[in-house]
Amino acid sequence: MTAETAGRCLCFRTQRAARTLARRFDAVFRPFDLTNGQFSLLMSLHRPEAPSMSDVAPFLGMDRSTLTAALKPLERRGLVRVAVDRTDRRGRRLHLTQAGRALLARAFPIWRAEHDRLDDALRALDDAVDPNDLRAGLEALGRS
Amino acid sequence: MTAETAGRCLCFRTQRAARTLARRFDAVFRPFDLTNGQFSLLMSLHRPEAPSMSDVAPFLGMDRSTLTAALKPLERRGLVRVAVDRTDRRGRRLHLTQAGRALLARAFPIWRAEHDRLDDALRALDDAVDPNDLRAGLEALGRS
DNA sequence: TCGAATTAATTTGATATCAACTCATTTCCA
DNA sequence: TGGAAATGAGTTGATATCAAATTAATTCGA
Repeated sequence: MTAETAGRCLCFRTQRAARTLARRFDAVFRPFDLTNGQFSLLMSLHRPEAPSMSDVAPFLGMDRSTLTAALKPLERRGLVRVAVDRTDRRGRRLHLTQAGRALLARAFPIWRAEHDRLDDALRALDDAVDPNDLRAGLEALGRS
Repeated sequence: MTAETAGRCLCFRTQRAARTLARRFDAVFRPFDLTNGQFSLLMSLHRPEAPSMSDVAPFLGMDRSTLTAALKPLERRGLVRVAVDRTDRRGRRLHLTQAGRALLARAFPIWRAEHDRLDDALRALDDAVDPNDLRAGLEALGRS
């Protein structure tokens, strides 16, 4: 029972990989006082049009209420501004501030360098993993 | 910048997949009042010898302090017993109780049925994903 | 054998996560 | 046009997660 579950469960393995990667990217973003999740969230707001909660939550694959909470520390730091949508006052527009954009621009090269290392490490394994295949698989899981 | 990050980042995609799968398995385990993570934790204690924190935390890819916290609700419910290790009183042995074993036995078939559905869905995609390849990729990420 | 270094786990404080419930606004239809 | 239904967010309470600091026990070296 245990052998089958631990050996087979994609959920278990995904949670474990998520924790491992989160720690790794949290560490590289620490000089900017950002977590991997905050970096991804800021990135997802970096669009021509300020998106709504309902745009961003599915994009990140998270519950709307999680997004509400995740925005709080970024708002406090002035990286994000949440504004009532003028055309539908139920909605909110999530604006990346200048400070947010600036921080993102500084963090981006760090992200890229670390990700290059990760890709290289996967390709260099005895059982080499193609990062593109893995991306496709994760995409499928994220949609499941 | 945003396109590259969202398109490429394995960390982002893994976190998203982890959230999606967590919701899915949390839902199927809800009748047992278990989360996906609690199921995995209980499973990881189901061994001939009661393991220590230091055995289990790396197996789950989590920090020891996370494990300490995660054990609390399971202890309260009498599914797990944490006992000082007699041979080294710094350490703890994590025992699955009879109640824990019984709950696990009831939840297991539900897990298997749901996972069969997940595997089938991945194989049935236009861009079919081989669950075994994906497992191997996740394993590599979990070790990275 | 005594004290320093190491090891195992816990505590603390912050963020992350979800479901269920609630509040406010808009839509839609009778 | 007035009220019910639907929609978009926020709140609450529980668990999950980590790093940093702390406590307790063991090991190891002089």
